[in-house]
Amino acid sequence: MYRAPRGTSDILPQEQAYWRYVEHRAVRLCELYGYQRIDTPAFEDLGLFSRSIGEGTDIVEKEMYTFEDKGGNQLTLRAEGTAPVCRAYLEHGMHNLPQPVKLYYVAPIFRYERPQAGRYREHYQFGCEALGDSAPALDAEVIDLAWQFFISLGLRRLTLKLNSIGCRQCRPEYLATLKSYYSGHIQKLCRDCKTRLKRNPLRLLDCKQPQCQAVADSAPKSSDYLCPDCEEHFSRLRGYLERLGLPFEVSHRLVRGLDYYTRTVFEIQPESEGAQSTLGGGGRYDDLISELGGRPTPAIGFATGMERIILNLKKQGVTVPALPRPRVFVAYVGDEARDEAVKLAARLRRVGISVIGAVGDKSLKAQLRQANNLAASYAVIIGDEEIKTGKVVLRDMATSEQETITVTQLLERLRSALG
RNA sequence: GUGGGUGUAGCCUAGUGGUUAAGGCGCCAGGUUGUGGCCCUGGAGAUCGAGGGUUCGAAUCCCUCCACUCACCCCA
Repeated sequence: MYRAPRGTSDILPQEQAYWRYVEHRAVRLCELYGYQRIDTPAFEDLGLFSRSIGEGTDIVEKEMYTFEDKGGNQLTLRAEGTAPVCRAYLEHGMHNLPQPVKLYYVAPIFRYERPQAGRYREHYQFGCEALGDSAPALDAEVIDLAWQFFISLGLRRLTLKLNSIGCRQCRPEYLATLKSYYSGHIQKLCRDCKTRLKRNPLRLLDCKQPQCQAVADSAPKSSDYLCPDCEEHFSRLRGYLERLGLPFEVSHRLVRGLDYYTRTVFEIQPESEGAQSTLGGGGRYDDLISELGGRPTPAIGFATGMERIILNLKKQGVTVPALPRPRVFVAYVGDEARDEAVKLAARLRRVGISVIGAVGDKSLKAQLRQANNLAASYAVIIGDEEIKTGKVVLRDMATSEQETITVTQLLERLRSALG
């Protein structure tokens, strides 16, 4: 028997209400904030991801689904959402549009990782990107959108963490300071941190090992090393967020895993520990578009994992609206009546009444049992007698009351009953 | 990639060396030759994760593999 590949899963009908709920909120909110939807291909050139995410990162080193197609092209399944949007921005000359260009997406992301709660090899991310403006007000808008998104979904007890990790000008000095600080404490570090010191020093700061936390707590802070421009940007952003009433907390130990971030980074976290500790996050990437071959174009974005959101909705007991289902079941008795039932079901659908029609050869009893199991509110029954008189039976499944009426009357009844 | 836990019908569970692997939920059908839910009766559905080994005999013990799951790394 075939099974869904490791780390993938079927989104079954009973799960779809959550998905519809979350995606619908995302779409509504993006429209409210003036973001337009973009859908990019499921795969891109390998280089787009390896160059943007960073050659030294785990995603590029071991987590990408890369393959060669029959034309010899090195292609990679979408490993994250931002780079493809930037590629599309460049490819379609969006710098000629009024800036910033504001785009959003809901799309599957593919990473070859060991699956665990809230982490999958194929998962969906909702993300938005605002390209072409460096104003801190834009940062504030993106963060506000992200925060409102989670709040409007009904999630509670979230924290919004904020930091600035500087730019091309000021970061090198900070990194050097950080490295030399950590070099003095190297014997206290965990094994992972010893390699981080060489490969990705920023990540030293968010190690969860107790012995490393102590070192990280008194480590130099990136916000103390910002150049005047970054300092002003960060301070104005905090001002906006305060004015918007967003409950952010500056965390000097917040860094992000992808190389392209500059200045603003932020994360939204639920209470829970472990793999799903980040519900969503984002930041500025002012150098990414020029690195991809475009003119210098500042930008900021945000992304969140749909599965993690749904996990947290369930954990917090948020109820989501049920998806609409047919409330009318059309049953029949006899071959001739079956043909009439097929016609009647179609006729009801033509006027917008959602129905399930019995098919095959089942007893009326079985048909009604099915109607009951499908939670139909009404059953319409057609039999030989009804065909003779041109009428049908309308049965109210809740009260068991039924009446024999014409099809015209049936339409009226159902229309008023179903609203 | 590292470490732990778990694998018995669609789902939940019993069975820890001995006849045809048991029960519940769900599904199907009958009890009403045109009427659902409750009840009663019956039925279908399991190569006991896979392969190998020990044994007269394995769901049960041993080995290997696989899958699921949780955590780490990393990330949404």
